[in-house]
Formats: sequence, C-alpha cells, structure tokens
Amino acid sequence: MSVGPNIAIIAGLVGDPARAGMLSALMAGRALTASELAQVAGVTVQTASSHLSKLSDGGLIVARKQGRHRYFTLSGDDVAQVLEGLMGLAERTLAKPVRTGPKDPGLRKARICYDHLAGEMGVGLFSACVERGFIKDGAEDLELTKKGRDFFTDYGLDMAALQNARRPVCRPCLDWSARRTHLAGGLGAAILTHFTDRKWAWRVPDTRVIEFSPKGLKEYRALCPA
Amino acid sequence: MSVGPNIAIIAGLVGDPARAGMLSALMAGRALTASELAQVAGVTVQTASSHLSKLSDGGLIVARKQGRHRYFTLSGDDVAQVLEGLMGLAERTLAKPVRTGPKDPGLRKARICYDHLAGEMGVGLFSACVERGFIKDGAEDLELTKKGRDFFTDYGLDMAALQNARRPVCRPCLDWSARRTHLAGGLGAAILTHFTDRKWAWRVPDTRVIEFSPKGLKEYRALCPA
DNA sequence: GACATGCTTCGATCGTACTCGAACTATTCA
DNA sequence: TGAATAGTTCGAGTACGATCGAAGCATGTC
Repeated sequence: MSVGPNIAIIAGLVGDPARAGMLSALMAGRALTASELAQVAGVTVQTASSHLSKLSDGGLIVARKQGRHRYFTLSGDDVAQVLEGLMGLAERTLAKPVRTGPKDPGLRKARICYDHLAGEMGVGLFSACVERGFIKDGAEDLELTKKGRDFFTDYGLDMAALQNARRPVCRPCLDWSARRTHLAGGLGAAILTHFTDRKWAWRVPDTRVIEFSPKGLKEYRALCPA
Repeated sequence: MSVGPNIAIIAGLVGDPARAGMLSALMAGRALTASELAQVAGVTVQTASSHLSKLSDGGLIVARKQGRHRYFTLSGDDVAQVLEGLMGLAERTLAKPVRTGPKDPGLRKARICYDHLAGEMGVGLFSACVERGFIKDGAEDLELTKKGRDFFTDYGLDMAALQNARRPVCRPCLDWSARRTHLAGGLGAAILTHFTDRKWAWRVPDTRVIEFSPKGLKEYRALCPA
C-alpha cells in the first residue's frame, strides 16, 4: 500500500494553522501576494515566505511573479475541492466550536468557492442547470448538452473559449454547507463572472461571502426558477 | 472567516504518517482492531492507542467495543471521500515518488473504497448505471430511477432496506486514479457485497485490490456492457 | 483464583518544524 | 544614484508532539 505517507505529506501541508489560513484565503479564487497572505495567516512575512515555499513545493499553490510582487493561487480546483471536503468534515466532526459569527448565514447562502458560486445559491444553480436540461450526468462526470451550449451562448458567455480551454467546462463540487453538489469548472466560473462583471453581485471584502443586488437576485431567479 | 484553524485540525490529524497509514487501511472498509492498526502503521500499540484517541476525538473514526477488542472504522463515507481526494492530490502533485510497485495496476483497475468498488471498474459501473437509466443526476445529487429500482430488485438486492436506511442510496465519489466519478452510497456497497457474497470477487489480503473470478468478470460485463 | 491478552495511561526522551530578528537580493520610484 | 518596498535566506530559540518503556485496567481463558 504505502499510499499513507503520500497523503500525510499533503495533509501535513494543510495541517498547519498558518498554511490552512492561507489556503482558505486562496479559496476565494483571487490571486494574493505573499504579504497579503502573511497578514491573513497572522504571521510575519519571513514565516509566510517559508510556508509559501512549502505549499508551492507540495504543488498545492502556484506562484506568478509580477514586478516586485509574487501572486499566489491554488494550483487547481481539485485542491479547492479537497479543502471544501475538509471544511465539511470540520463542520460535522468538530460541531460545536464553529457555529460562529453573523457572517455564517451569509456564507451558507452564497459564497465564492475558488472561482465559482457555492452555498445554497450555488447548489440551486446546479439543480436548475440539470432540470432545465443544460447539463447532463453522462459517463464523463458532467456533460454540457447542446441545449445548454445554445442557452449560455445566447446568455452572453463565450462558450467556444470555454470548450477550447484545458479546464473541464462542467465539474461537480461538493458543497460543505449544503452537502450537495454545486457547479464548478469553466462554466461555473463564467457564470459568476457574468454576474460580478455586471455588478449584479460582489464579494464582501475580506470574506468569501457573495452579495446580490436586487437586480442580481432577479437575474438569478430568472436563471434558477426553482 | 477563521475557518482556517478548523480545517487545520482535521488536516493535522491526517498529516501524521502513522495516522495516515491507519486511515488508509480503514479505507478498505473493514473494521480493524487497535493492534492491527498499530501494525499497519508500524508503531507500538501504546503509540497507536494515542493516535486512535486523537482520530476518535476528531471524529474521523469511531470505535466499537467487542469483548476485549476495540474495532475501529471510518466515521462515514465523507471521510473516505476526503481521503480519496488527498490521494488524488498526492498523485498529481508529488508525481514521481509514487508510480510504484506491481500492485499499482491492480489498484487502478479495481479496488475497494470504504465499502464500494472503485478504480476503472468502479467508474465503469457508474457509467453503466447512468447509461442504462438506473441512476439520474437530479437536483439532489444522484437519484435512483424507478427503472433502476426495479432492475436491482430483480437483481436480488434488498432495495427497500436500502431506501429505508439513513444513508443515501446513491452518492458520487471522485476516483483518485481515474479522476472520474464512481458509485458510492448504499447501492454501491450493496452491489459489491452482492459480488463478494457469491465469490465472484474478493479482496487480495492486506491490500485494497479487488480480484474477480472469470464468472465474476462475466457478471460484471453483463452489468456494464460498455 | 491465576495467567494471558488487548488496550490505555503515565513519564521521559528526542526531533522536528514553526517562529521571528537580522541581514541580504530584487524591483520600483524619485 | 539613492531610498523605499517586496520578498527570501539564515540562524537561534522554542514548543509541541511523536515515540516507547513501564505500569495499570479490563476482559477472557484455564
């Protein structure tokens, strides 16, 4: 077997509070600089630098250099997915100590998960896409139907670009708060971008919470009649 | 936010090689005693005892006392799912160091994941169920169709019991080797049990590999014509 | 009752790695 | 060129936890 040690290495990387904080912050999908990450983790930049090297060596994050800044992001949505899973376990098993703050309900309702919508509204979006026949669970995980492609093209998304990208267009992501699937992948990201570009929705600063304008809510309901 | 510390606690539990080994062993779904787990982890029973307390306190495993033995199992398939996810990351990010041993191909082909079939054959089973219309991706994750219920009742499974159980009948589980979904949940477990009860398939001792008899292979093909 | 087995608790040892201050490199701006 | 900002490297201090020997409880067996 000996698969144990390998997962221990990865889990160990996530197992430090400072690094876990950084990864959580990166779940928001935005690229962050080393100093920003140091701040969210509550450590000095020297310490952060060391952690970031480790995360990078471990392949969980990737760095992009831009001028005198280094921007970090998660290395993929598979990382985000595991982090969501860990949050789900923490929620279930640690039970009591969580259950905090006023921000929690907002998080459950709508939040960003790497680069797509999660929480109740994310789950609702996924359900709607399936019910309206835009997405179908084929052999290969999720499949975009012709109907779905046509609909989202009309909707204003650049579907050709999505389908040419290396990233899967549709991908399921298990929601830690709702315990159900929400829509990840290129399409999930594109839909959220569509909303934020039009100021129908935005991120509450320093949180993963997503807020919708009245117009945005209406647009969401048009998309997800359920 | 402060969700960071919580996931760090859980990840930290998995982040120790001895504990990771124990959890991996428990992925096989069988209940194991404290001494057995000590052996697979390569530590003394005292050390193992300490680790098992921590895992238990953290809610990742549950203990059942039976005579002078204590049997441990994972506390649920959500734990198994996160472990699979971590294996996937280890596979992708650590790349080189893995890729070992002769057992690996067997593992990729067919292995047990907690209590259901995983690997290529597990993914194949899931595809077949979807293609044959037994399972449908409804709003609530996966849904057993009437057709599926009828089919598996004829097949000899106690579907009423499955549907009365608290555990979801169908549940997707992301496969670390095939990177696609395989079938978990009560139905996934029941199908595997159906095979092992009839000696159509069995576990290779001390591994997670599942081997099929010629008869078992034939039965599998009948179920998954693809 | 005496003994063996399975497991836990206690205590001491030992490493590992998290941490930060200080010094160093690289980029930008004036 | 010099000053400011972003980030890394180095070294030392520290603490936490993994480990095992020894002793202590249970449970089962003779």
